[in-house]
Amino acid sequence: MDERRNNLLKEIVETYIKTAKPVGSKALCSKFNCSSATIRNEMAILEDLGYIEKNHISSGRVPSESGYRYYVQHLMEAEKITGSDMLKLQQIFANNELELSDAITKCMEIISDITNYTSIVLGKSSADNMLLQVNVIALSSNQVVAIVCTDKGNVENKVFTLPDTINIAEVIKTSEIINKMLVGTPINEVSERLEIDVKPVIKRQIRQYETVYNIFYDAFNDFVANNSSVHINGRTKIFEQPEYNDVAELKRLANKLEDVNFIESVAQNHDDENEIKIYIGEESEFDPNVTIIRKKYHINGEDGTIAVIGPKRMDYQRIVSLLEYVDEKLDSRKEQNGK
Amino acid sequence: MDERRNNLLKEIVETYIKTAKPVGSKALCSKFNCSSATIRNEMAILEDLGYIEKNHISSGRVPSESGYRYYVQHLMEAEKITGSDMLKLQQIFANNELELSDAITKCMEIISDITNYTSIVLGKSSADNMLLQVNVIALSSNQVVAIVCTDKGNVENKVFTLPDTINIAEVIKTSEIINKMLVGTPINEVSERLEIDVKPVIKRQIRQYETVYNIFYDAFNDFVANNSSVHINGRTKIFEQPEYNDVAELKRLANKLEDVNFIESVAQNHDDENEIKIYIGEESEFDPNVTIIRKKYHINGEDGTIAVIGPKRMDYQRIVSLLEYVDEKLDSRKEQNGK
DNA sequence: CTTTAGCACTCTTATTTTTCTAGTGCTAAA
DNA sequence: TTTAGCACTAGAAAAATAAGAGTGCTAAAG
Repeated sequence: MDERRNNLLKEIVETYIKTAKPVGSKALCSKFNCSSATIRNEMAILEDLGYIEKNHISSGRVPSESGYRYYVQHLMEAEKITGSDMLKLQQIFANNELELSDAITKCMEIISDITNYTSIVLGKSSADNMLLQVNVIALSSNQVVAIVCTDKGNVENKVFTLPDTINIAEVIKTSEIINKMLVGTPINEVSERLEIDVKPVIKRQIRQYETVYNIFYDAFNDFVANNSSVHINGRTKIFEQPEYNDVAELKRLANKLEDVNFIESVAQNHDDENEIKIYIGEESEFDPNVTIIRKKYHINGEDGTIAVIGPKRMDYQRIVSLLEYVDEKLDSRKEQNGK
Repeated sequence: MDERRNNLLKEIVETYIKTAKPVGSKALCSKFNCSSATIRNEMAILEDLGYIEKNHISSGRVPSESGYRYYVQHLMEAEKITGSDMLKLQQIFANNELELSDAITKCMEIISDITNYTSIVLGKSSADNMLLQVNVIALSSNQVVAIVCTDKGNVENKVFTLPDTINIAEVIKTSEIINKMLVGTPINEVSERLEIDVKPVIKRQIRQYETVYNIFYDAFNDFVANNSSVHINGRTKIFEQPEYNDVAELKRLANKLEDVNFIESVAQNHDDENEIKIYIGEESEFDPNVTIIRKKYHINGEDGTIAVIGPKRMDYQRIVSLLEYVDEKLDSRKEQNGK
């Protein structure tokens, strides 16, 4: 890959990103001061190398997945974000008034807004949280709300209707026992410990211990099941991209974007990498026709992920620099906050 | 409207609901034992009355909005739900193990599933809730989580990072003051009372009272802003309806279905009616091409709404009977629970 | 007065045909 | 190695054609 060939591929990718139309040889002559025939010769080579493809025998060229791959790894230039993009994000951090977690959410909303892609904030997963406190508050003679709080500040609550045979005082007493015995237990082991350690204890002290036990068992299970914060912004923004001008494609993607669990599992960081990662097409494991760009963030001792889902033909440079900017800002805020 | 004409309209509406294709005169001859010409004569009258319309001069007939209206008010027969639909819903109530609120959610998920419409559960709005308790739990030396709980069991929490100048003890003390002074205050008046009543008090007792005040002010504001439980099930189910075989239409609806606040405001019951209400097309105030059917429910002293969004050509009979069934089941469970 | 057979007419949809164009690959000369 | 030239291709858009479903109207029959 000599320099001209690199430049040619770069030009093809970037033109296609801008126009969404296959790129022909004539359009590139002027940029390279040569004839279309020369470009065609080079293109034929790029095609042999697998970096670009044709839709049909006489069409212009479109980057292939490995073309995009090569582009983001070797050709794309790092760039600071531009004026108007920066301005919008700056405002969020302007007077330090938002909690960091809120600032992140806001940033990703804006990124989705200005780019017409879908953005994701995968908040603090509670997987490695520990139980900090469980509170029971009486609402009425036969209703209580159980509130579970972990050491990282994840909170879930659940309302229970008590049968007549159960006394609220007994429920509260049980919560105190749990607080004494299980504080510091990893949250996903709590159910187990509840059964093994706590159940025998309350059996001796509480009349209808089975029912009371079930309340807390349910509350903790609900916690584990529900406590994941996924924010998906601009789910329909991505539909404005010209590749989705097709009913079947649209429905397919809409369905996938509805499945929060699927999105969560895909966007989740499974490795320890801290840089921005780009998953193109098949690599995304979400859908062969999208690219996912994501970055881990780290606040208040917990990991999270921010990510953008767009077409494979997405503006890689812009997204990368936007995510980098957000990350920088978070870092500088963390330092200000002392910690 | 003599009987035959009524029956004809009923037949047209129901056929169109089933097939999604304009209904022609020939198709109806056999049902009415007469010639297509006779049907055409009657159809012309129904069209004059505004109950059916043609897409173009030589097309079959399609019910108009007032046709559907007339159908649901005068022609639709009340019907119990059928075997397989019933079976699926019955399982939810089978062994009384779910809290009522969870049972409702589950029911609406299933209804969306079996009907291919979108369903909504508008949970307990906290509008008329009163403050029951605010808890502050320390997470670390400079982080707390504030948990707000109302008398109806609505709970929200927010994590705050404290500046070095603030002592957690002061935050907790403030929460105690708030609990003493504001318990029983309607939740949307709490911010105001906090400013007028509480601020002067903590001003005397807390050093950096402004910052501490802001924490609680934010927490309560967040509560009012975030605390509404809207469950939307099968957002993309409705896309399977043949009316959405069109990119523009699909995008339009997808966008509307993303706007949770809009859906909430539309589905909300603004009147005291307790029966099932049907809003056809324009009446829905959501989108001219959908029908919304909704029913108020009432558990644990709070109102909620369940609703189904489908095309105007939706299976009115089936949805009405499904919602009625859910309502019945809820009623019978409430009785069992004593209250 | 109501029903119906018959027929001309209308509009939609699908299919085929035609035309246009952007783009290619290849050859041969510069 | 580059380029001009040319034959060729696939698609997209426009135009033409054909088929079908359905209507309204008229006039006769019940």
